[in-house]
Amino acid sequence: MASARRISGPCQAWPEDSAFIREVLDRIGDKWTVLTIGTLSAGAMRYSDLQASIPGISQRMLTQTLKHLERDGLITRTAYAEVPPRVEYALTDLGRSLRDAVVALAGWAAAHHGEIARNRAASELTGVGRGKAALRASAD
Amino acid sequence: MASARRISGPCQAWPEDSAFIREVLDRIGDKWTVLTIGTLSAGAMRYSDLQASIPGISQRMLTQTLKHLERDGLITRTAYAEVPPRVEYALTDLGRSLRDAVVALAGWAAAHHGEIARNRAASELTGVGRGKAALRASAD
DNA sequence: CGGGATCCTACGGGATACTG
DNA sequence: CAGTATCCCGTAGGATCCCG
Repeated sequence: MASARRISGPCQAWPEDSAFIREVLDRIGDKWTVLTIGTLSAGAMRYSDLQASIPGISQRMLTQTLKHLERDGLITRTAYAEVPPRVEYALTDLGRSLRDAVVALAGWAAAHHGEIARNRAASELTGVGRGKAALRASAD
Repeated sequence: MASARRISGPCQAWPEDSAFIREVLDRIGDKWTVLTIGTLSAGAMRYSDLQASIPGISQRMLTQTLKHLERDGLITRTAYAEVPPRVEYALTDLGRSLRDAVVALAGWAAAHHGEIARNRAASELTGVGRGKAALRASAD
């Protein structure tokens, strides 16, 4: 098992400038951005549909997330001058490319979350990665 | 440019169960985890070396990050019974696989951060994605 | 319907001091 | 050296009310 270190390529080099990583993580690391992109993945949707499709999101966060995504050119916002007003949001090509990247990351998560869960459960028994207070608590 | 929509595959389907995505984002979405993994990418290091190599991290956050990574089996912690004490941290195979996944994401960021920056700058002029207060402020 | 403005709270996370 | 414990503050983000 130790010989199967690398699947593709000799060694994935860590980028010298890790600023790019933080840039994308600052965007998708928050609680709602990824869910919003994923929901829009199905096609253009209006504000109220998004709020209904993303369980637990507040309009404050939905509005903010949509604005950030629009600013970065990941989604488009189209307002129709009707009554009642209608606003539709849709992924741009750039947004779709980010979605694809996130899907790839989700692939890693799906492949390894079982292993991670097992490791975490094992640590729970061993006491690894916990403070002494937690150890004392579990001893009570 | 609009014809180059998809690079590989017909359409990256969004995972039905997006729980995996949140799982990995909850891990790498914070401020320090990715930097820690990237630093350990060079090889095993001790606590003080990590603190020196990750500019701006506090021992509180370094300790916490290391504990979480150890719990999930992404890094190993080896304490040598010496004086002065020495503790070394190293990526596991699982940790390396996560690093590779993050490097892939960084690839996306590197490829598109220019476009994003341009979009954001354009929005700055247009007023897209900003509140009316911000528009008024820029008008002063 | 699609938000904007405001209030309030929980928590991430920095600074500092202490311990084995 | 390698942490732990405590204090403290800024901000993400939920709840609520209001407006075009």
